Amino acid sequence: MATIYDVAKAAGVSAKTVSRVLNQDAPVGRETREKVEQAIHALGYVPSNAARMMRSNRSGIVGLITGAISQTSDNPELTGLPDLFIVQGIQQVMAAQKKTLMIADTAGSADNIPHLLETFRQHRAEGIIYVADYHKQIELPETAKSLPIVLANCFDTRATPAVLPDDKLGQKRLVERLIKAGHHRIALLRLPETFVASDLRFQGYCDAMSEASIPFDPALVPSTLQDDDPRQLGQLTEALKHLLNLDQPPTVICCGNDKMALRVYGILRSMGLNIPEDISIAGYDNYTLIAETLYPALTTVELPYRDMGRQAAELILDMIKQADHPNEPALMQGDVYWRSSVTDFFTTNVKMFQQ
Amino acid sequence: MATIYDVAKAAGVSAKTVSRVLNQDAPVGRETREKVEQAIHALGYVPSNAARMMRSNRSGIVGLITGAISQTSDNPELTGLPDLFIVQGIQQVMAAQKKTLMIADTAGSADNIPHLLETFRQHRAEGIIYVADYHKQIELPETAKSLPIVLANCFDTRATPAVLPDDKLGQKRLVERLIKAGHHRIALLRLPETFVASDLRFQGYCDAMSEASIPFDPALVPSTLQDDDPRQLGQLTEALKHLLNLDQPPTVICCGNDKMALRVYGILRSMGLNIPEDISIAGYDNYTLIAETLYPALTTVELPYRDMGRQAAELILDMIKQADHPNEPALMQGDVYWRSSVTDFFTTNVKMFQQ
DNA sequence: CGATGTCATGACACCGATGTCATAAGGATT
DNA sequence: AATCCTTATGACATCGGTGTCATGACATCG
Repeated sequence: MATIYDVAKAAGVSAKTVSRVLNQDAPVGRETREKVEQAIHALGYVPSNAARMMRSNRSGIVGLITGAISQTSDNPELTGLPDLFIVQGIQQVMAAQKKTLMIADTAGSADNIPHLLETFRQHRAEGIIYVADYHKQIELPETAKSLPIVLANCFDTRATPAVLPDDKLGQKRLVERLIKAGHHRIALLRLPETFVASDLRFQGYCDAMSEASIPFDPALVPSTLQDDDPRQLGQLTEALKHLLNLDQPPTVICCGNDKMALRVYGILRSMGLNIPEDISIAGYDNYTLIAETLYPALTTVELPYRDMGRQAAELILDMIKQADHPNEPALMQGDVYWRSSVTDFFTTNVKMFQQ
Repeated sequence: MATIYDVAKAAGVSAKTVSRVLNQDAPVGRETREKVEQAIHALGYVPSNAARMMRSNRSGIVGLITGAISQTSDNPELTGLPDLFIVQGIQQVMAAQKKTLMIADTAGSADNIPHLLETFRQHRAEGIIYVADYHKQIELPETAKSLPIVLANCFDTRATPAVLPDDKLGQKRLVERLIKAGHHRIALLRLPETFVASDLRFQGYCDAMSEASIPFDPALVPSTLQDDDPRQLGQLTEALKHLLNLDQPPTVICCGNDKMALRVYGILRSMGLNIPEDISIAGYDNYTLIAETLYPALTTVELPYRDMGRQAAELILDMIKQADHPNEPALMQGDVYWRSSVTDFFTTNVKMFQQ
């Protein structure tokens, strides 16, 4: 590979002049510049980042870690798809800032993390982002001290800067919207308690209900499911039967996430019920592959993954510039996506006239 | 950040000796080694990859490009999820080989590619892998000439080394398995023709049928769908009605992919049909979030994304070592996942006794 | 006992860029 | 005309490692 000296020789100038043409940090005579540019093109010269880095001591590299980070045995049911969206958001910001993203995966074992950090340090990464596959608490190893670090979709007990989805507000907005659509009997099928989102969303549900002065009815919120996947189907079926057999059954069921909603669709239909005529269904995540493909399409709340990624990227860049960092996690809001799986009692008639 | 000279000074030895301790490429006295190791630890020294790279001229970096690469307007319905699995497979191999993966995304525009390649060259990437979000043909820009390059999940007209899913064989195996389960009237709902997988899977279907001496019945393979998403639901409904109204309706319907199967579930149930009692359904992709969550769980064919990633990684590493490269694309096989959405006429009775 | 080999270590140059300083030419200012 | 500033360029040191070579202390061998 050609070096700056090859270019200098070819153009009949000094290496420093070539450097000036490359960086435009000092005036260069027009003729000279053209000669140099020709030589660069002819030789296919690309400056070596390594050599540059040695002088400037600025790598422009940000490290990104995905995968398992804590010992808590991760739920294998979640194959860690959504974090890709977060990574995309991060990438967007990094590309715009001409930073280079170096991605590493723990390959399922937190034991690999020290080695990954070592690699990042060798490359003189300026900061690190850790991305979790779902909203959870983690424990960073001691090693992750010296570098600026941002957590995306997770948090720890040491107030490391974090970017999180606002699960509480999201669920609250959804329930508010349901109430606005005329629903009062609103059921909530909670996620297993091992998910921090489970409790947050429950709080959001309660907030929305109490602000609308609808008394809380525990019968509408069956006990949380176990995260034992094979058994979930049976538990879900029981929970649904319980809800449907109530004196005042719910008019809408909020599912813990879109995947659960997908299951609920199947169970309800095998019971001969139609959605949304007999009962309305809402999800959470706006996992579009499910939410938009389901028939009827699923009303749900977005998990703002790309926004979270962008936010995390901007945060780490700030921290790299100034060692300043926020104490509170950034909560990102997700919109409610209103689709046909939920009856809107106030607009149904209008729609029927329109059609 | 501490340098090798700081360590040398602290340990009272020369820099070269520290280097020897680090690389174990020459004998070092035991006492000396221990002193050096202590100093390294005390100073938190991590060798600079940049400086190393300058001498060795080997970066250990492999570049990875995802996102749009050709001008052909990409189908926005596919939000590019599955390629993450390919990336994971690549990552696994790279980590095992102590290579570093540098990931860049075209952010939806092929125009960014020259810039990405430039960045990779600056970092002296030793090779490049391009990952597509679904099996397709692409056109690489001229710029991608000088570096070893491997295509994953896509191919071009210039015989660039590629790793592809064996769609033909996968569909063939699925149909063979269906036949083995007693099905003869096997319908195929093809993907839009814009997907190369559409035709390959159709060929696989035909091969399996003809090898089983079942004459091809065009009525069982309705014309392919348009990739116009909003209209797909209507087209699907029509196609299903057509199939169900045949004199000899199919006993099983193979859907173009799991997503289509998800739609078909919804439509069939709104028609009052049960799966698999009234009709069996099979998919393609083994998109587990759908296939395992659907009720009943979906029989489908795996798209071996992780294997493809691993294969692509090994291929590029080979090409980096020796400029040797294969002419034929590597076709990766995916297994048939047999689940309860398909009736097996030969084992149903047995199962009923068992239960 | 001298020749040879191995171990342990250091001095020094070099990889490819860029920062610092020096230099020279030409134009503007006093 | 002498001074000063700007433009345009080059020489050289430097960043942090590693390859090459040299050196001294022992051990081994014929």
